Amino acid sequence: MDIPNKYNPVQIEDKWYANWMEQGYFKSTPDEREAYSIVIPPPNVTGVLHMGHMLNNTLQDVLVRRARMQGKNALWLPGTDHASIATEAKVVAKLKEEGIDKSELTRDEFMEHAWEWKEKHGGIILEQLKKLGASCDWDRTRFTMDEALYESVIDVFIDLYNKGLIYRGIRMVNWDPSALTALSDEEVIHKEVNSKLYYLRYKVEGTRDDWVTIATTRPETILGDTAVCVNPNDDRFQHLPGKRVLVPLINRAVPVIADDYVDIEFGTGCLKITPAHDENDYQIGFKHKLDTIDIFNDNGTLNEAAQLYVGEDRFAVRKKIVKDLEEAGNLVKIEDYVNKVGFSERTDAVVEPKLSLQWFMKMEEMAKPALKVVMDDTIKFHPAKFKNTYRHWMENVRDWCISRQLWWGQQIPAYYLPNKEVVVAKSKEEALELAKEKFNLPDLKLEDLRQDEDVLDTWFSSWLWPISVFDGIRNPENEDIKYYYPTNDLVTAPEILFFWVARMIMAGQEYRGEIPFKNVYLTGIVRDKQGRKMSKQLGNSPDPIKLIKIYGADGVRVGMLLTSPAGNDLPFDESLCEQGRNFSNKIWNALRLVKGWEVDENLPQPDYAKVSTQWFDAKLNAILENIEDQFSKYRISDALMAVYKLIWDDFCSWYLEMIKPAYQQPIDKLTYQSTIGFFEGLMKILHPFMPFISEEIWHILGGRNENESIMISDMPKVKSYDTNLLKGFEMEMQVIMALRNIRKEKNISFKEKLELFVKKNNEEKPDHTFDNVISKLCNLSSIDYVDEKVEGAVSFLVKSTEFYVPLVGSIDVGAEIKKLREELEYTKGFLIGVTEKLSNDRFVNNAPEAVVNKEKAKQADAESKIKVIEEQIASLSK
RNA sequence: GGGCGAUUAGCUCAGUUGGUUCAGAGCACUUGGUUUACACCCAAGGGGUCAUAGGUUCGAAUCCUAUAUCGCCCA
Repeated sequence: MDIPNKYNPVQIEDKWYANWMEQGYFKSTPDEREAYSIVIPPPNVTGVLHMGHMLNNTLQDVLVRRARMQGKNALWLPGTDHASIATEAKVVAKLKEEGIDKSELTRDEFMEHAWEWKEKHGGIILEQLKKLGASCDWDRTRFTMDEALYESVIDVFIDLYNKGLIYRGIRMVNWDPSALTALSDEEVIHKEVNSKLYYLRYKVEGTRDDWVTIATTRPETILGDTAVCVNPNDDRFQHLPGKRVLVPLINRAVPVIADDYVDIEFGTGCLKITPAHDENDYQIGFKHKLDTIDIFNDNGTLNEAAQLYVGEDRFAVRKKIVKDLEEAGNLVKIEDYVNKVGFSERTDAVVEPKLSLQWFMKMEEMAKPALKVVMDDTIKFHPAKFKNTYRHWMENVRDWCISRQLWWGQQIPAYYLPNKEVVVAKSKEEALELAKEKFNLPDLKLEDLRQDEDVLDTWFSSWLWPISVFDGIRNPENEDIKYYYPTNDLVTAPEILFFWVARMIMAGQEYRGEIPFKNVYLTGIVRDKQGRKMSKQLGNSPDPIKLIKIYGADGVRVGMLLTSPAGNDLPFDESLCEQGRNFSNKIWNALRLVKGWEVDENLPQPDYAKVSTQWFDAKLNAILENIEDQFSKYRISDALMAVYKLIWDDFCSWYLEMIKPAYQQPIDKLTYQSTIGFFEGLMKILHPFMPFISEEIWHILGGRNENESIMISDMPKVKSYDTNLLKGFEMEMQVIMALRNIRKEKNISFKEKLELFVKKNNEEKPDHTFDNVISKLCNLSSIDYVDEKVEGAVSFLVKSTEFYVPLVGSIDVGAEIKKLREELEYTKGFLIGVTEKLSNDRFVNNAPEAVVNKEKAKQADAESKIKVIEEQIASLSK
């Protein structure tokens, strides 16, 4: 056989992926079989493959390939989302390079550029997934801005608005004064910075020299103050609430209010309240019905409402105002202070909390049924611990801000009328008709309507994903949605449990009256060795494509899966992929061995081979049963580990050694066929984890042609198996290992044959089942069952059976006795423990009978073993 | 500050309803090895007071209570 002794994955992987695509194995259309579907968590269209995707998508591929081999009609539907903020940022940056400013473009012109960018650069990630072996139905690739999905989003917005679930409201957003857009919380990076705490005093109105001192890190915002607040339990300030104080420099009188939000210990115990520029202040202002004065322009300069420093930048003003306050006698002191400040992820500008009019969606009513289906396990979370987090969030759910001040996305279908009223409709024409009717404005014209400039949050597309990819919003009765929905499994990260998973459940219940998936597998975060999250900024993420080149996709898949139980972070180390590659090579070499055998059709099957095949058949089924159990619990890495050990330890290290013919000797046909059968079965079991090498080997083993594929073959099912055979061999393994140890200790070459004598005790009968196997593996010349101890031999015990190996050289009687004494000591100690337990009445009376019986058996075993050891010592000491 | 979760071998993790498949796996480590499938390998071996302190129980890694440390979410 001309099989190289190192497995080389690159060519083989490309070959098979192309073949699978050509044969259309990934495709799925509804038929009479049971459906199994997964929708991909759509990666950001600007994204490139990182280790997190590798983990996530490997898991999905394992699940979908397994389902396919189980005879289900399996669909893994791929796609990307439009990622409005990230994509718009990329397009703006690209335009800037070309000397075009976004503000010079109309919306339509900008969108043209954006689409062009998307067609050219978007979705690289999907191509990369192919290298990983992802068995997605690429013909069904979806994008959240595709016509069908776009329209679904708009339809849903209109529907929810008409149901009264969408409204406009004021809310504090993270404003990026440099990019002139609101940011989501995820796009704000909080950093510790060295700043100053300014102590400022406000004069109490109507007094000559009564002052109230507050502490602030942002003195420029005093111009927007509308109150000062103290804690009602603060003895120092009992006289203040109800009075008014004067904001320095502008002398605006504002009330002093009391609220236990104020931390008595912090600063001076007096807090200035600036509702327009701080989230907490806004809450307090809302509660106490305070005025709201917004002093900033969108670009971070001060506006007329500030009265002073109008048109100047907020940071310039901070310097100036401190000086002016000092001159006016309002500055008490300045302290150094470290606090956390939010920065824009993209522009690094200091984020400004800003009140703005946004669109919101009511969450409370929708959250209730969505919580229920998770708590009662209609939807199962793996691991289940995330149910707690989920519940906490759903019970404290806040309304969802769905508008974004961007162009790339679905433009909100809301139209404003000259009378400041708003109508929501699918088109401007429909909006006009609606407005005419609703507000009795027969003369209203199209030009009078102005559509909302903003687009919808990308999550407002993603939450419909499991439905909209099948066009189930627009055509709720179509064949695809009826067949594939609800999907089976969702594989995603816990960070987006709320942003995405919870909302998909809500959407499913609202628009299908049904959950969107049955199981949610939550992966961990891939970290580097130092435990840091892998990120582009840190540059600590290896390039997955490079890894695939080095270790093979199969190797990387194994590396990703081996140490990543659900919900646990994965500290990634390249050595994990190396382990995966080594495993590939191990399997490859097993193939070389088996294919290297010459088969002699006339040779009868030797006894050792017969029992070996019986044993492995039992083992294979026992492990297969275990693997199915692991899968049923979504313990994918445990399932893989079981396969890994089945192949490496049981098949390669034990079975192949057991049946291997002597050097340059042929093998009998029966054993060969069984072995090929086992090997093929193993490749099928392995296939979901390592699709490429399993396909290649399966083809070589069976001499199959390119029109066949393991990926559409049947997954082996568990058959009944002989547990006694497995138990028996467990014992024999100990005998084999003991014999290997003797060779090692006594420096006896493997080529030298040994004799073995076995003395059964306690009237046990000899079991010859594995005699021939032991003889072969340990190179024994004979195995004899005897009734008497054997003189001049090394001995060992397995349970209470004695084994003797006569040696030509002299036996070190002293060392033998020492070894036996140690074992005797240990066994006696063990016996004492068991006996004490059994003489404790409370144990005997309270413990279940089975437990007591076990202890009794232990006692009997130990006693007989002690007897055997004592006899051996006695006979050696003669 | 509020909530949730964790802490088991050098590392990453299993350990179900408390009871010999209860202290386990893989990797790493140590020792030995050209046993012609594989050194990307083979064989053997060492290694843990189950975070700490109490408690419940005949019996605790497992249940309870504190403490410590870490992580995540929310403010």
